[in-house]
Amino acid sequence: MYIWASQLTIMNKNHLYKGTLSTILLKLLEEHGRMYGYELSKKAKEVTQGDLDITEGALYPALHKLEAEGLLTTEIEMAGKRQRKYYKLAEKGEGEARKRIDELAEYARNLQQFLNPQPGHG
Amino acid sequence: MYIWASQLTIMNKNHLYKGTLSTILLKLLEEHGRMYGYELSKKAKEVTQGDLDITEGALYPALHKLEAEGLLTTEIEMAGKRQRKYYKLAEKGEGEARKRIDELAEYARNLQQFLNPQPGHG
DNA sequence: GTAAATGCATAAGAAAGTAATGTATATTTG
DNA sequence: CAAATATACATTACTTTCTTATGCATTTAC
Repeated sequence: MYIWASQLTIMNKNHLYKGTLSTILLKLLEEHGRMYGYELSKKAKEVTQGDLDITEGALYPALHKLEAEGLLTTEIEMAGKRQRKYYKLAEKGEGEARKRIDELAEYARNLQQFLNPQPGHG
Repeated sequence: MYIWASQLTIMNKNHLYKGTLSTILLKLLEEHGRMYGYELSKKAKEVTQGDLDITEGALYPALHKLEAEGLLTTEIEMAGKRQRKYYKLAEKGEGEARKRIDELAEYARNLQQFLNPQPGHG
């Protein structure tokens, strides 16, 4: 028995991104430079056409961990009375960040090849 | 501080496949028909060039869950004195299986596009 | 003025992995 | 032929990483 109707409006495909979330954040920061948490979650949703709706309980711990690992640095700024915590790639962690992004990119290629074989080349 | 040397021979990229494992099993069964657990793990390793090394603690619970969900049916056969538990896609679950595979395929395409933008089209 | 959006964060619990252990048969290798 | 490795199933304790819920505060839209 399935209960779908009440959830239709908030369906996403978060379960597919398990394990790849922090690397997606690294890629977004590499592309856009300096970004704050809320901005990252909105951008992630935008570039995945709504498929990836990062919850706060996933977003902030992931960012904190990347910072603790030395891959990100932070600066807090005030927008009016509201604080924003900006993240950017740490210079000392750029090698590791690039490595993780490359690894995920290769994974994406392999997975696509496995699941979407090109007609006439199989 | 990193400890890599002693682990080099067994490195894999399992962490990337989190959340996609059971759908990869469905795709393998769709492609190859009837397979048993151990065979599935070897085939998965083969098609991913060693990147995906499914542990038994992941493999068997995943298969049991797919069976409980009605997506797979099983038949036990003896190979000599050793038993093999063969899995195949259940007829009643083919729609759901196809849906999950399609969803993962779309995810793979999106992720690849995000991470590997084509030069001259960005 | 009230709801929704913006902005940070943490805590309890669930899901899905890893590593280790257990049991047994078959094959390869020195 | 003895021992190591491979085949074949499974479970358990633990870890990581997510979801859901909660909390606090400011700003914008209706």
